[in-house]
Amino acid sequence: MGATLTAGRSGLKRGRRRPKEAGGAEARICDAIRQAILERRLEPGTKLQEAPLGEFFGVSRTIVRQALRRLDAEGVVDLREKRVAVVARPSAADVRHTFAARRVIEAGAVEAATARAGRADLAALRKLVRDENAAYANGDRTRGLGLSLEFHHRIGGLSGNPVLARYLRELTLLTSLAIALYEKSGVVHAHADHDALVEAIAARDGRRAARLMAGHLDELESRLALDPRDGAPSLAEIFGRD
Amino acid sequence: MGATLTAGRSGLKRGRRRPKEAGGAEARICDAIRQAILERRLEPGTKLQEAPLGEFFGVSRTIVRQALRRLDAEGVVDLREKRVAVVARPSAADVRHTFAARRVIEAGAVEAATARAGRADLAALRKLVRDENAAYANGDRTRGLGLSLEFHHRIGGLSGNPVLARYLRELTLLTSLAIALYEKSGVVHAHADHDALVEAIAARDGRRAARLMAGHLDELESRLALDPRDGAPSLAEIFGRD
DNA sequence: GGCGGAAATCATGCATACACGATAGGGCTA
DNA sequence: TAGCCCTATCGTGTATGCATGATTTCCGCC
Repeated sequence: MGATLTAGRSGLKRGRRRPKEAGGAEARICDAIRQAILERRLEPGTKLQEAPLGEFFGVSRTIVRQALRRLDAEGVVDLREKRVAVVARPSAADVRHTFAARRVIEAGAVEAATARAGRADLAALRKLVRDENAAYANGDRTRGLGLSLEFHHRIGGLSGNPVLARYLRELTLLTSLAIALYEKSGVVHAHADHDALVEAIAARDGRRAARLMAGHLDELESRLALDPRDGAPSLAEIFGRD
Repeated sequence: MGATLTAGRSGLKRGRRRPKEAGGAEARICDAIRQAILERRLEPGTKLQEAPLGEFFGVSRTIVRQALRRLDAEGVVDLREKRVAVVARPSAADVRHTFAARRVIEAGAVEAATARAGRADLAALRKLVRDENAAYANGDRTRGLGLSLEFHHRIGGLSGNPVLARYLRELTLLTSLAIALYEKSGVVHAHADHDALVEAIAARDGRRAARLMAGHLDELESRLALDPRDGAPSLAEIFGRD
């Protein structure tokens, strides 16, 4: 906790800094940080200092600051007055709210997606799930998580609603932080659920797909140690007699 | 269209600029602009220049720029490279997506709210709806819209989920822009629906509340001229012989 | 008289400078 | 030697300056 980014162990993919490419610099930094969080290279609590980031990406603090502010608005960065920015450490309550919101939004998204998905979309979805299962079977957890993520994002895209898709992206990112913080056992993802989900979509059963999605997210949430008794023991538990 | 803000007809509430109050300056500007949009004092397309805004609020362009960027991220301001920022003018498709997202999110929110609302909450909700109806009966449309808005925000708050509440705020703001742009007849709000909604909540019937909310939003959307044929006639319609 | 183009003006994009507050390290004291 | 305070350093908050590109205006031309 409290690690600072350095040139060597920064956790950020070298952002081939082209000194001339202007405009999208902020987006580049945001994406790099988001990606690093998704891939668990950036842990919650990691300090994100403006100057080092700026030097790393070849821009001034101004741009870095804009990027950090944006990420703060998304809830993935904690930006407190006069204090160094850190990767957010959502509380257990935050995480529960994130999951509750995901259940609402993603159930709606998958219902819309069910109505809109075409033959090709279904095939792509099926392939995605197959690859995901294969990755887990091979023990390639990182790849599995990445594909699982893509599956959820794909649902957002298929919903045809950019607003829902955007919210979904935000929430999956926050979920990644939640997993990093509260993961209980080793394998956290109930990837088997995806199969059933795709079949419900293929069967054009939006209701069932929505229900399955909600259940899937419940399952995911239940694999996190959000309960106080799951986390660090309280003082009462430590010192309480009996 | 294309009006520029001036000291006189700015549409912004005089932001009693205390030169010393630092930190929350950006939030103050954001709130002022949001409020002005909600109250229809700022129309879509209005130019928002950094320097005049900065002078008005007593801060430098830096702060104004931060505020505009945040509002851009929320979709209420259109911020294009090297161009003056303008209040967003969502397309008909954007509006449809906004409403679709609202149906999903607000149905979920009201369902949660139904489970959580206490006696006092219900009383407050009832009073709100009563005041709203009274305002409309008195022909005070502005007040009616304000109370209606507060009703929806209250639902978000009662959901107990800050994430959903935040999304809801964003979407109601966008809805305000949508109404300003696409309003068909004079009275756009189906305020009668709120009564039924409150009763469903009071009856602890979350399903029905969610259904009513979705219907309410459908009704609202249907009162907008989102259909191409409702909007500006095409050249073919104007000049086409027939 | 209307249209087109060029220059001046204006507004934004970005970097930097300066000031304030936080943080950490060292020295002092008990 | 351990704990605490004071100071030096560091990092962020805001304003401003300069460069680039958009916009408008004015003049010449047809």
